[in-house]
Amino acid sequence: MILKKTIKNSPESIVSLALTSETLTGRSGFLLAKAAQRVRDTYDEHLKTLNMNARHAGILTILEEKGSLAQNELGKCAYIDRTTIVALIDDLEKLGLVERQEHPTDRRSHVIYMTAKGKELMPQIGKKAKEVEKEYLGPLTASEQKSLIQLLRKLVFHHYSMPKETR
Amino acid sequence: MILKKTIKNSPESIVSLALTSETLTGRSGFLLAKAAQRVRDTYDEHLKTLNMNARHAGILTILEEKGSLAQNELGKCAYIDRTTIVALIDDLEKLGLVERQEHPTDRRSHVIYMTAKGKELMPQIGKKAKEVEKEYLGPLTASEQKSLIQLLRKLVFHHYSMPKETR
DNA sequence: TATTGTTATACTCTATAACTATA
DNA sequence: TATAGTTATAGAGTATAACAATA
Repeated sequence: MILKKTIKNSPESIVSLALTSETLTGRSGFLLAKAAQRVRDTYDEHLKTLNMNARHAGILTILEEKGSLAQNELGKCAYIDRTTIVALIDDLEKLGLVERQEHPTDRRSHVIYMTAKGKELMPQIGKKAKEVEKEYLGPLTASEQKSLIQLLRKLVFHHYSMPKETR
Repeated sequence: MILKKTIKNSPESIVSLALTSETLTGRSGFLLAKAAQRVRDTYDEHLKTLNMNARHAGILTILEEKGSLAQNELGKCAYIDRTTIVALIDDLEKLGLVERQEHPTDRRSHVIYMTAKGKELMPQIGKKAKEVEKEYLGPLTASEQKSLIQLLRKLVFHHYSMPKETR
């Protein structure tokens, strides 16, 4: 990536450059923050018509894949804190897409299961996710897309596999 | 990546699986969100001793690379909204690392320049950034790290090169 | 003692609306 | 009319502390 630089010689040392920092755009911290922000926007935009956001869709996707799960297991699957997931399940319950059930053996725990309405909606959610992925990853070739996913998976699995204290 | 699945046959259809969703971890939306969250935590942790966070360090890095910039140019460089960057510059000014100056030709504009104290601090910030990048990208080989950065750059450049309306 | 779900609370990051002063 | 900086404000996402119920 070659960036055009037009340096104006100014006594005030104000220079006019391409509005991009080579250093910053070489750091994963900056790139991941900006990439995540934009892909989330895209997800939210596409899911707005279903009255949900990317995290709601993610929870439903886990339930579809794994079947009913305890609320804490669902949180671990989504890498979402137990205090954070409460409101998300609340939202999905209000939409009539999931319901909390008593856990058969642990009375502290809630089992989250998908309602018929939720199951009916899954094809639409899957379709939206596919659209977003296609749109967002569009600038990359198919092979590059695959590479990116694999590299990110490797990173995420590694950093979420250890307890917070030893990170 | 092969995940071990231990499916318990339970009449309540509660299954015990590896707490990872194949579907979700195949989507850039999920992976980028989680990767960004963790790398930001790592940056913040390392920069805490300098009383700043990842975004402050990013702004200083841009100033070091490009010299003094108008506040709006700085925001564009960092992909940060003009209403958001105000407080960040305030913070850096309070730390005595940058100062707002009058723009020589446009009286609406502020030029942000680094103070001597700020310039002195840059080696430390650069060192911290290198440490974080090394630590965070550690699970990847050198070649993989390079690939990831290149792929993310391509994505970010593409998605931030067009105006918001046509995204 | 530890864990599950919950609430209250707070902090970070972001952006819209509206204002002022300029251009 | 448009732009630069600013403030007020609000929203999304996250997590800590503390509690009740239960293991």
